[in-house]
Amino acid sequence: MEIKSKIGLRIKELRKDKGVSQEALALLADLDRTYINSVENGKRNISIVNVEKIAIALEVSLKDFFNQETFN
Amino acid sequence: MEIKSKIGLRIKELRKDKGVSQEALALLADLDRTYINSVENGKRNISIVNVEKIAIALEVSLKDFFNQETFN
DNA sequence: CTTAAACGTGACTCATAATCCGTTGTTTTA
DNA sequence: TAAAACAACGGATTATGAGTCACGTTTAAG
Repeated sequence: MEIKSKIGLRIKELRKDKGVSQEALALLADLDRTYINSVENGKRNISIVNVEKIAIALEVSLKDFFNQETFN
Repeated sequence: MEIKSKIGLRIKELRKDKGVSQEALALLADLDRTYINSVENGKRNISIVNVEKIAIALEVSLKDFFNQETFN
């Protein structure tokens, strides 16, 4: 699977854990609603600054964000 | 420190460990030498696809790449 | 000092990341 | 079954990352 999809699935997973909608996450991360959706669906080559913004919004460190078998 | 600099320092660290020049890394990752340089110096908001390309060239997983105190 | 390899930088074009508007589709729940 | 709420999709526009170049600086070796 390509990295864009892996990132998307990871975000969706952490977002569900936190129990928030895409729109709520977008607000927390100060990003666009439709952008979060397309990232989750593996359609975007997200930059590291936005990965960090989303991780902060999801209350996980980048270390924890990537600490998953998928990223091995 | 901002994430762009953290990424840059991490790449430089791993590159030194591997004992290769910026140019050699650029060839391995199929990227431009000056691009690698500007990433290492924290001047670029690199995308996840290029982080992965560089990690592969450095022979580390993304999990290992981010498995450092800096990213906590 | 001279040479060569490696590193650093500013400026530029082009592709695409990201936003903003709305619409459609799919769950969820009253 | 209707109506909220959420998720997916599309087109148009703006912002910015990718990629490259010419040139300058540093470093190490002879």
